[in-house]
Amino acid sequence: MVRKTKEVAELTRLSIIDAARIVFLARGVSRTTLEHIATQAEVTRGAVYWHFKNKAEIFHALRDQAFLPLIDRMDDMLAIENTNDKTSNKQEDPLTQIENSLCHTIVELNSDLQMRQTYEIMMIKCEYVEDFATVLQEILNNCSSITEKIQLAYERAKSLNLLSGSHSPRALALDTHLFFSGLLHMWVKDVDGIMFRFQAIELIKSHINLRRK
Amino acid sequence: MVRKTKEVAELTRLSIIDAARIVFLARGVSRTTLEHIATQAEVTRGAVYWHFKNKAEIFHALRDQAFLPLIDRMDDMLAIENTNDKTSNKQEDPLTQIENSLCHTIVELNSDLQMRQTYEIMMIKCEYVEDFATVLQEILNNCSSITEKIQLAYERAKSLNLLSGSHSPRALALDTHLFFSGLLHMWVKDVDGIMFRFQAIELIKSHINLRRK
DNA sequence: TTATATACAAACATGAATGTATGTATATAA
DNA sequence: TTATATACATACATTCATGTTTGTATATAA
Repeated sequence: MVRKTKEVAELTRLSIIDAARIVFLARGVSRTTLEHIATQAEVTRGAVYWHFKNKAEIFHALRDQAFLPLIDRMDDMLAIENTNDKTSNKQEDPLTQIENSLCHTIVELNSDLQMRQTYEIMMIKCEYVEDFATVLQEILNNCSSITEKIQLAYERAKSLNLLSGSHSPRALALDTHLFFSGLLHMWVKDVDGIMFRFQAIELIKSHINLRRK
Repeated sequence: MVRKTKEVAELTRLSIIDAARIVFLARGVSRTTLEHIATQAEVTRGAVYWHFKNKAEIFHALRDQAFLPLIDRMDDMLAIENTNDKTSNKQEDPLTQIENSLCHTIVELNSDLQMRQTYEIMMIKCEYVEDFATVLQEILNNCSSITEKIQLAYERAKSLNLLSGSHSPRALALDTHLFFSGLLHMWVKDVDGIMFRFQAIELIKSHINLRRK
């Protein structure tokens, strides 16, 4: 056995996560064994156990890799665009800002196969029990954080008199959040792309247009 | 061993499904063994294998028991209320009809613990691979069927000049469907009920009110 | 230059889980 | 009344997944 240099070892670690994504997607998280992952990564279970304590740890690593960046960026996007920072180069109206942040996520998913696969795993190839249950709570926390950001944007829109009707920013934000949550789920489940994947952007614009004066 | 009469045998069959729901919910579908189910039902695996081919068959039975009636009733509700049948005792406006059919589902979920649990299993305690993958497609089919019914209602609303703005019934229906899909997911995941469960009805009304003239 | 920690592979031990085969008491049909 | 199918329980065989232990070659630090 050839001992690897640190950099090479890190590469095997990443390739194990990569392999996990592929097998999780094909077989579901519960049904994939560490042997499956090892084989896919072209190592032995020894390597897997060296880098990770167990399957749950690989799962969390996979999630952190693809899930968090997207949420963070969405979060940032809404946060930045809600400031009154005049140095920000794009000062679009708040409704367009919400629209862009949602569209941005869809575009990312469209362009990034791995992220798409990870989403699919998290949504329909994983059972949220025991070691995995905590992830759910984290997701919920992210959701309410994002909803609050959206609400702030709607409040700005309201004060700018951009909204049709007299709906509360809170209700609008919850509605948008639920819409987007549903969209992501359908986007993922609709693998053929027939029903939602190809018109997601349209749906977002139409959703926002409902609120415009 | 005492051989049971047909009626008693049917009761054990039902108690096995019941037991499956409880263990599926607690341990996730993949992690529950037929032994778990048998123990919970106070029978042996022999009884389980007598009534069901394998775990997937129990899963499907569970789904059929709680999932289909709800979808069917929702489907019926929208279908009936879209007819111009003057004998129908309640002839509310189409928007209220959509609202009611959504609210109805929520009310059902609130009052029926078992259905709620089954939904939770289907949404976050099950991996849609192999034997279970077909269920996803069925769900998608139901979804597009319901979306079409909603679209018909929106078309009626449009012709009755009840809609604010000039949005297409198709877009409105998709938006409503995604909203409701997201709501159901959040409703299930939000076990504490803090974020969504207690205000689901409000959210539905607010969603529909967005469309009213 | 040597000792040690690293990055694995390979072997081992254990515990499940599954499916099937067999046994059996009894409801039921003939 | 008897034969048979039913509704299970029990026992068995096999496969599989996990975690741990041991071995080992080598990067790296001292």
